[in-house]
Amino acid sequence: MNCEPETFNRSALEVARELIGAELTLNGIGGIVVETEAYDLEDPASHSFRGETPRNRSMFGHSGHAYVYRSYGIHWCLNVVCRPGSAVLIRALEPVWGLAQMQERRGQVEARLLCSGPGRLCQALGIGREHDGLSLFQPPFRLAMPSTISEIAIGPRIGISKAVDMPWRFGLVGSAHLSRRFPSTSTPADAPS
DNA sequence: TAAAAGATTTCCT
DNA sequence: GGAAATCTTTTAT
Repeated sequence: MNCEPETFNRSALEVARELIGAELTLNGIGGIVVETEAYDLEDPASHSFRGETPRNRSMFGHSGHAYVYRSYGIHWCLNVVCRPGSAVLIRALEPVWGLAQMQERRGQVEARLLCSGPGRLCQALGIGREHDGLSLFQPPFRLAMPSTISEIAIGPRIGISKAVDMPWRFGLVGSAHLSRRFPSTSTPADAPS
């Protein structure tokens, strides 16, 4: 079944939240999306903020397609394109399919560290420049939206230097595969200072 | 043509 | 907790 990619032609904030719990695979290898971040056209932290460039052209392309970029000259990061100039960064997966292949690529066995980070999950799934611009709803990719509602954690995004306070990071509550813990929101009595 | 920044991960102290 | 590794893209001169 194909979820219509038109579903993604909306604000990255909405899509980022709805992607928690979705199934994502590349050549049959992948798992459940447990952590995302939204990047908007009018967002100083977004690659698209200063307009279209050769690198970010995919962010202005078809919704439901991939925007893959090189991070710190070392890693690859995968985004799902929403409406033009906005995208959702996939930050972590719960590994489900192709565990052995992931372990081989990552060179380690701890399941918790296979896909818990944007660079890690791209290495585990074998994502690279050749996947930039491809549809996530057609082979070798597969993306299926969640069938049940999950409890969502919300917090500020990670690793950015602009708009650092915007709560545009979403995660699956209780997941052991998050790249980092979310700040505790409703525990006023635990302030150590 | 040169310089700086960057949506990270890993290893060391 | 802190810093190195590593290189592409973008911006400034």
